[in-house]
Amino acid sequence: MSKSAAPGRPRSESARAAVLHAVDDLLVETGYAAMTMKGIAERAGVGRQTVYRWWPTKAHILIEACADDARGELTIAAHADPVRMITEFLVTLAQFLTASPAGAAYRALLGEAQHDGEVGTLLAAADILGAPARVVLDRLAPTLPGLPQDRLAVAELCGPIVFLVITGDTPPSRRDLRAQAQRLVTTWA
Amino acid sequence: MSKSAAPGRPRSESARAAVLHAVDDLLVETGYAAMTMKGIAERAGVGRQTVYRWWPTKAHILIEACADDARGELTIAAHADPVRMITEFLVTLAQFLTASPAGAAYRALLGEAQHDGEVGTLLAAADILGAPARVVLDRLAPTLPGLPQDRLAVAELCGPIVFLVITGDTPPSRRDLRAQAQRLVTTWA
Amino acid sequence: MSKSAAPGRPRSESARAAVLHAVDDLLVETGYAAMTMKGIAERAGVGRQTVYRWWPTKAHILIEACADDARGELTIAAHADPVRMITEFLVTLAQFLTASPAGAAYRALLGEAQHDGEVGTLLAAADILGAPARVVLDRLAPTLPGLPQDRLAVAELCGPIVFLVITGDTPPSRRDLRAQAQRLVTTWA
Amino acid sequence: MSKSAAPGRPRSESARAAVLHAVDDLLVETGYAAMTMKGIAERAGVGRQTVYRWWPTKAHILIEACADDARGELTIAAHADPVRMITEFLVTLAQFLTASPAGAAYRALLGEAQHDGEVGTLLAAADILGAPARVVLDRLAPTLPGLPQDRLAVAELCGPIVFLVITGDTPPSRRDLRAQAQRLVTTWA
DNA sequence: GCTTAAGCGAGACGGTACGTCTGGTCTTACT
DNA sequence: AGTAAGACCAGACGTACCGTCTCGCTTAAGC
Repeated sequence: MSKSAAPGRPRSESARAAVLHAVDDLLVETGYAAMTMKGIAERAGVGRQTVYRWWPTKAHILIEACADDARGELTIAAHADPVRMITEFLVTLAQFLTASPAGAAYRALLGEAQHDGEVGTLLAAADILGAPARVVLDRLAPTLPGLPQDRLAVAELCGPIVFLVITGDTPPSRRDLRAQAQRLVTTWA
Repeated sequence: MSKSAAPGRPRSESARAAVLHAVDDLLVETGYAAMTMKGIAERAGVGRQTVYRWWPTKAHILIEACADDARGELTIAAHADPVRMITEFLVTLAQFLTASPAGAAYRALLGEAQHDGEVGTLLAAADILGAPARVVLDRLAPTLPGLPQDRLAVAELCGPIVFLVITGDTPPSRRDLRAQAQRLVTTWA
Repeated sequence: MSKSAAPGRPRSESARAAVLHAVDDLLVETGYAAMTMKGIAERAGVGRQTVYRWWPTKAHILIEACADDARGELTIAAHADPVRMITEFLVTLAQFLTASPAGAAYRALLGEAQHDGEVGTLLAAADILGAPARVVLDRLAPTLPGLPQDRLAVAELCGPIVFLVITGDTPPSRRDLRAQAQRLVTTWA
Repeated sequence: MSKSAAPGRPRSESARAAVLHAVDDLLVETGYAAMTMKGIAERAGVGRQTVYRWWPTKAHILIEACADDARGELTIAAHADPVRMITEFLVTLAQFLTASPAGAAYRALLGEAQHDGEVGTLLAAADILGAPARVVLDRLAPTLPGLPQDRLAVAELCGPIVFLVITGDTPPSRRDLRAQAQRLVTTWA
C-alpha cells in the first residue's frame, strides 16, 4: 500500500537543514543563552514562522540538531580487558563533554532541562549518554557479576565525570580515569 | 579600630530580606525560567533599582537566598560505621535534591551555570555539595586509605545521584543507596 | 462568430461567487478593518492563490461585490414635483448610507480611498453615487435653469448628507431633508 | 492648593514631541497606509513601548499631531459681505483639504473613521471642520434668518467641497466657490 | 539644626525578543 | 490550466522584560 501524499506544498528540506545548521553555528559562536528564535531564523535565512511551525523552542531544535552527532562521538571499540574498555569510555565521555560541540549542546540542554520539564523529558528520551554507556556495560556484564541495576550502573559510570564537568571542575586526567575504571571493575566484580 | 560608617542612608535590611524571600517563593511557585527581575521586585514590594543595586542577576539572588539553607540541610550526624555514614549522606543528598526547595534552587543554578559561566564560578565557590561531602570524607579518611584525590572522591560520592536526578530519573531507593555506599567503602578500602 | 475558448481550465464561476459572498458576509460580521485576504479565502472555501489571481486587494473584491447592489438601491421613481423628487432621493441616499450593507461597503471603500489612491480611482470610476444623482438631476434640468455644472450639482445634492454620515453625525430627519430639497430647488430655480 | 507630583519618572516631553513630529513627517513621506507603529517609533528614535504607552493606534497620534495645525489653518478674517466671507471660507477649506499636510491628515483620519468607530468618535470630538465653520456661520446668523439647524448648516457649507475632494474629484475653482457661496446666501436669506 | 550623601519606591525611558498574524509567492496533487 | 491546500520568506503586530534613568522622599552621619 502506497502512502498518499498530503495536499499542499511539502515541507522544505533545505529550510530544515538551514535551521539545524544555524543552531549548531550559533551555539558555538554565541552560546546557548544568547541564541534566540529570531536570530536562528535570520541566520538560517528562513521566516520565523517556519521555525515556529516545526519546533516550539530553541531547545527542541538543538536536540534534533545534535543528538546524532552526540551518539556518533560516544561509540567506542570493544576491548577484552574490562578496565581498558571502561577507561576508553570514560576518556571518550570526558572528551565529549569538554571539547565537542555536540557535548556543549548536551550540557546546555542538560542545563535547560533543569528549568523546563519538557526539555528534560525530551532529553531523557534521547538517552544521549545512557545508550552508549549501556553498550559498554552490556559487553562487560558476563565478566562482572556484581553490576547493579542498569540505570544505577550507568549513573556510577557516567555520574562522577558529568558531575565534575557541570560543576565547572577541570576534567580528570587519563591517569585518574584509569584509576576510576579500575575501582569500578573491582567494585562490580 | 572601629569601622567608620558610610555617609548616606544605610542599606535597608528589610528590603534585602524581602527580595530573598520573594525569590524563594517565586522559585517554587513559578519556577526558575518564569522568574524575572521585574517580578521579583514587584513581589518583594521593592523598587527595581534596589534589586539591581545589590545583585546583577536572578541567579546571584538565588545563590544568596539558598546557600545557607542548602548547607544546613546537608549536614549529617557522625557514625562509626563507614557504610552507614555514607548511606546517611547519600539519602540526605537525594532528599535534598528531589524534595527540598533549596535543592530545587541548587538544580536551577546548576542548570543556569551551563549557560552562564559567571554563575558557574559563583556556584563553584559556594561549594554547596562539596563542603558537606568533604566533611563526611574527612571523617572517613583514617579508615579508608584508598580514597582518591579530594575532588574525585566527592565526584564519586555525589556524582551518581546528581546524575540520576538531573537527567530526570527517579532517585534511587534507600536500599540502592545502601548498596552503593557499600560498594564505595569496598572500593576505597 | 463563436468566441474562441481560452486554453486550460476555465475560471470557476462558483469560486468567484463564493468569494464575493464571503466578502459581503465578512463586511457585516466583522467590519472592513478585520477582513483579510486569508479570511476571505477561508470563508469562501477557496485557495488563497485563487483570490489573489483575480483581485489584488480586498477593496477590489468589495467594489465588485457591492457596486450593483448599491446602484439598485439608489434608483428612485420619477415625480413631477422637483421638491418631492429631490426629497425622495435624499431620503433614499440617507437610508443607503446608514442602513444598507451596500452602503456600509461604500463607506468603507470611501475610507480606504483616502489611504490608497488606486481604490480612489476605481471607486470614482464606479460612480456609485454620481450616476443615480445625475439621473435625478437630468430629469430636473428642464425646470431648473440655475443648475450648476454637473459635478458641482452632484456635490451640492449629495455632499451635505454624505458629510453628515461620514463624520459620524446622526443622519437628518425626513423633515430636514425635505427642507433641504426645498432650498436646493429655490437655489437652482 | 498645589498639585501633588505623581511618583516615578515624569513623562518625557521630548519623546512626545518626537513622536508627533515623526507622524507628521511619515504621513507626507509614505502616506497613512504605510505608516506603522514600529516605523513611527524608529523614526522618532523612541522605544516602541513608549509609543504604545501613550497612544493606542497611529490614528490617535495623528489626531493629536494635527488638530492644532488644522484649526489654525481654517480661521479666516471677518468680512461684512456674507458672500465674500463664505467664499473665503470655502477657498480656505478647499486649500486645506487639498494642499495642507494637516488637511491630508484629516482626510486620512476621516478615512480611518469609516473602519474604526473609535477613531470616528475622537475625530468628531476634535470637531476639526465644524468649529471653524460655526465661527463663520455665527457671524452670519444675524443677516441670514433662513439658516437651518447648526449641524445641517455646517453640512451644507462644508459637505459639497468635502465630497468633491474625498471622491477624488478636482477641487472647484475660486469662481465656482464664489457662485456656490452666492447660492448659499440666497438660500439662507 | 542644617547639609550632604546614599538608599528607597515608583515608573518612564530606549531596546529587543517574544510568539502570532497577514501579505504575497511558491510548489504540490488533483480535477 | 485552474484549483485547494499549505509551506515559504518577510515583516508588523502588541506584550514582556531588559537594564538605565529620573523623580520626590527618607534616613542617617557629620558639621
